[in-house]
Amino acid sequence: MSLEAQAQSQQLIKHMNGDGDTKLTKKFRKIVNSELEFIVPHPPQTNVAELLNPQSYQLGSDVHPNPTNQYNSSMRMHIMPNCGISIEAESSDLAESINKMKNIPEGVLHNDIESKINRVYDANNKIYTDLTNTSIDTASATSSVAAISNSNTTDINEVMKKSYLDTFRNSYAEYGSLTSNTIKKPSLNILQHLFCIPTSTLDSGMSSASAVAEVLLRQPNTVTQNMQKVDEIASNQELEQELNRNRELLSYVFNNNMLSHQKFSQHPLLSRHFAEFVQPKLTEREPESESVLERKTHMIDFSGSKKLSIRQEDLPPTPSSQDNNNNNEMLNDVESALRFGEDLILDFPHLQQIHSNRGQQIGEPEDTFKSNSTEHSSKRGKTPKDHLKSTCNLFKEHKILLADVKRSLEQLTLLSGQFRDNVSVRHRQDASKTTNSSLEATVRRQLNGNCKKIEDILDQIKRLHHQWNSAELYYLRSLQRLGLSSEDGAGFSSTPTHTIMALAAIALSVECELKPKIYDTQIDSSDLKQQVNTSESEFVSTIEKPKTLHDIENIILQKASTVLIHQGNLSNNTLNGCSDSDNSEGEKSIPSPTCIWHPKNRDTRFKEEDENCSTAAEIILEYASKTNSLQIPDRFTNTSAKVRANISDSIESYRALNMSPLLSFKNSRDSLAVSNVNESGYFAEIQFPAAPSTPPTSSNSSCSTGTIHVTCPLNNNRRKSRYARRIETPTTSSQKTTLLKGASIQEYSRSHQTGSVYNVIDATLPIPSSITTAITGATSTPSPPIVQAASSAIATVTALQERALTNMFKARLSALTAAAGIDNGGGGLASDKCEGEPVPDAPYDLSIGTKLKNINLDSKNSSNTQSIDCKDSSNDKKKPHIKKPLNAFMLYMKEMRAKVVAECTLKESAAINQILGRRWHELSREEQSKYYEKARQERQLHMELYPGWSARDNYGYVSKKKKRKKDRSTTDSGVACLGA
DNA sequence: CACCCTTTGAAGCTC
DNA sequence: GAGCTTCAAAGGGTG
Repeated sequence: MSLEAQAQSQQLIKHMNGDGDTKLTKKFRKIVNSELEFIVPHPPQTNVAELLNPQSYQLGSDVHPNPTNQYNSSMRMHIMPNCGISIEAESSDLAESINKMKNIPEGVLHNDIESKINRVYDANNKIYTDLTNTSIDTASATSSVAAISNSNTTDINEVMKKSYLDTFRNSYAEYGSLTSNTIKKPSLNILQHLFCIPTSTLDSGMSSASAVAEVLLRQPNTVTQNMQKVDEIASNQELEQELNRNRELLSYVFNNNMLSHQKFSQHPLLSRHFAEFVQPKLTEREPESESVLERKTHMIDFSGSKKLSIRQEDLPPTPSSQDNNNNNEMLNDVESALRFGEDLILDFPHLQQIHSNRGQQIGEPEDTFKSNSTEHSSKRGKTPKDHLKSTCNLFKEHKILLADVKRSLEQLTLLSGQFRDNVSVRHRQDASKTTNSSLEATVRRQLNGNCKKIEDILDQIKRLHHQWNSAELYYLRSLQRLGLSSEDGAGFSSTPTHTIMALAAIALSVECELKPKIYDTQIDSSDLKQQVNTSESEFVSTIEKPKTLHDIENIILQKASTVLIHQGNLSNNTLNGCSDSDNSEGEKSIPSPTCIWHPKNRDTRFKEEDENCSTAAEIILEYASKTNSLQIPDRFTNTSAKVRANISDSIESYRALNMSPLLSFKNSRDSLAVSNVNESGYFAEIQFPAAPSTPPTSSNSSCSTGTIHVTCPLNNNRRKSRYARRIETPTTSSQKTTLLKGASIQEYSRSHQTGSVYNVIDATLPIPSSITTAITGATSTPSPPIVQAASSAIATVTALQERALTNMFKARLSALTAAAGIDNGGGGLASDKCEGEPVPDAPYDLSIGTKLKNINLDSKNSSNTQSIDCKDSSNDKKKPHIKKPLNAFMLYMKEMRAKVVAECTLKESAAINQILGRRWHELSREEQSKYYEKARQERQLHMELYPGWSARDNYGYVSKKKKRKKDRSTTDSGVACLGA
């Protein structure tokens, strides 16, 4: 880069920085600030009230306002093994200080922090419990999601409870009980006997040293003697129990707890939050006291009375918009999957209660994470009764909770450091005394260990916070992609879709935090868990350290496939009325089928992209909703008699569909609905009528055949995927794809050569005659062995998996189209819609070919699609024309052309394009970036849809005349470029 | 009927 | 890596 260019670039950067201090910049700065705020510890505070009352955290003063007076600090610190640190106000009177000690742990600190943790913990548990208890549908949905993520042994609660509550309970709380119990007996001050804290010490300059510190620095034999004294004094059983506790405590104090430290530090850092979130029974839960449970039950109050805000009938009727229909259909799928009666499965009023309580309790503690919770706080501040009704608020609540815990831990760190300083000073003061040196070394070691542990916990909390941030991001992105209502709106009301999206987001965020870990081999009694564990172990052996999001996707897919086998069996058991088949084959343990999403099967260029997190989330969503489609009987009851009548006629078709994984890829969404109907037999054995010779409907808005009535009820308004039709790629391109991709693509490509597959499709799906004609041309081709040998289990799993992929594509495409605001009118072709009747089974629109032209079938040549078919059949090796994805400007033109035409009354495209080109340059960077982002998504989607496609494939497609033109205007092109 | 025109951007190709 | 070429959408115009 030349100096001039550098100067220009610097100027540009400066310019960008100058006028670009817009929302984005501010947002970025906000994020940075929040991150800094998180990292940078809070200023030390010494006031007990400040420490114990988060409300006064920000009022904290310096620990050592007067360096020379640090021993006159107004607090006491008790550091116990395993991070147990208690604080009490300084007093010359021991009893008073003990009273304070008694109050501190039980009254404030412990309850405050533990209740916060338990709050979230129980809220999650409650959510899952409700989900599982409400209905089979929801249970299957959630268990699906749960099982997917169950095997990842990350657990926020695990971390919190083990790392935080354990320490406080085992050491600090134990110590608190000791002191409290002691104080209950005025005639006997066990503490005094045990610790023999000289009041003179308190009166003298050693005011900052705590009672425990005194004990720690005392000779063990002294304490033992005191213990014996206490034993002698103890006369009743109650006291005996206390003394036993005391002994334990003392042994706790004096034993070298490095071992426990080690164990603690090796405690799995990764949270298993989501697993416990949805399946608490499968994870360990600490025995909790009745008081705690009672508190939880009071805190958690699921009313479950919230009505669905988005209902089928409430969905905006958009008959002209295929994309919207697609969105709605998918939305309906997810929603219906979670629909239980008229109640929402997940409700947040309990959180609201918690929220308001907490707000009253601690006021405005969100001094940290301000950027994350500013909105939240302001909302709360404005309307104290504002309900915590959105998932985003749940995320924020978690983050705020983590912030609080973090703050407390930072306090402990500071206090620990302060105590260490005190110990050091005391050590110097008592240098002449040699008796305490070893003990002090032990104490210092423990303190260091405590500090390390606190740091570990802080690190965990940071990561957890990051996880929740990620979850929130994924959640919002998923909402956006599915076109769901944002939670920002005033009229927002949570829906089951939001719930499952939140689950998926959390799962994904946890997945993203996966780290290599030694998985314990303990196997739960639950079969599901067992299965998951086995699959997990297998997985771990292959992939040790999933890093990329592609790996995460792979993980999810693998787990999901394994889980779905199991769940398919379960579903068969529960749906005996519907399924008359044996699932012997389905129970076979099979390797998870290859998938084009597998990193190994993907083009190398994909590996550089980290933007696929949403796809993983969508996979989870799909699998979650998938399992719900198994409840066919319920669906039947809701369908019309006509529909029911058609079901029996088409059940064979569905069985056939279910048999072939390759077919299921095309129609996976539907085959899933009958995935539990595992019939032995191959689709090849089923003869279906030839494709109906319906007139070509030219594209996405083509009419549905009569079978649509069958497909619709079975899937509860789910549509047939026309993705199959679009993806129809001939052998030539498949060869290239095979080379590039892998086994999955090979299978996929082979499927396109299998005529029988298309036969099945013809029987069940409305397929344009253009395609079906081409398909029938290959009908005589024998089915590949892989298809015939495919077991029903493989078919099921593959169908499920690929169905998820298909739906994922659809969702993304729909979201893209919706986001791009692409007019879907597509001329008068929308009128081709089925006979005025809304077509629930209408094909899914792909944004890249949404309009009038199919991606694979150029409309320019398709005035009569039969001609295309003839062409295709005549020239088997001719590739279908897969068009290039639109770039940003093309997207802009597409969107703005009509407007310009209306304004200028011009019709000449060249002139319109000139105007659009000028306007494009007049756009701000933000506006342009919007289109760039859309274009990027288009390209990404295009790559996913056509992995082997290259722009080079289209070279020369337009015409050979282009070459002539090129020869003619080799010089002109340069001029044109310059002109541009 | 096939191509041109006209725009910008992405990707591929050539050197 | 720079420069060039092709193609993506659009629809009236042109030969």
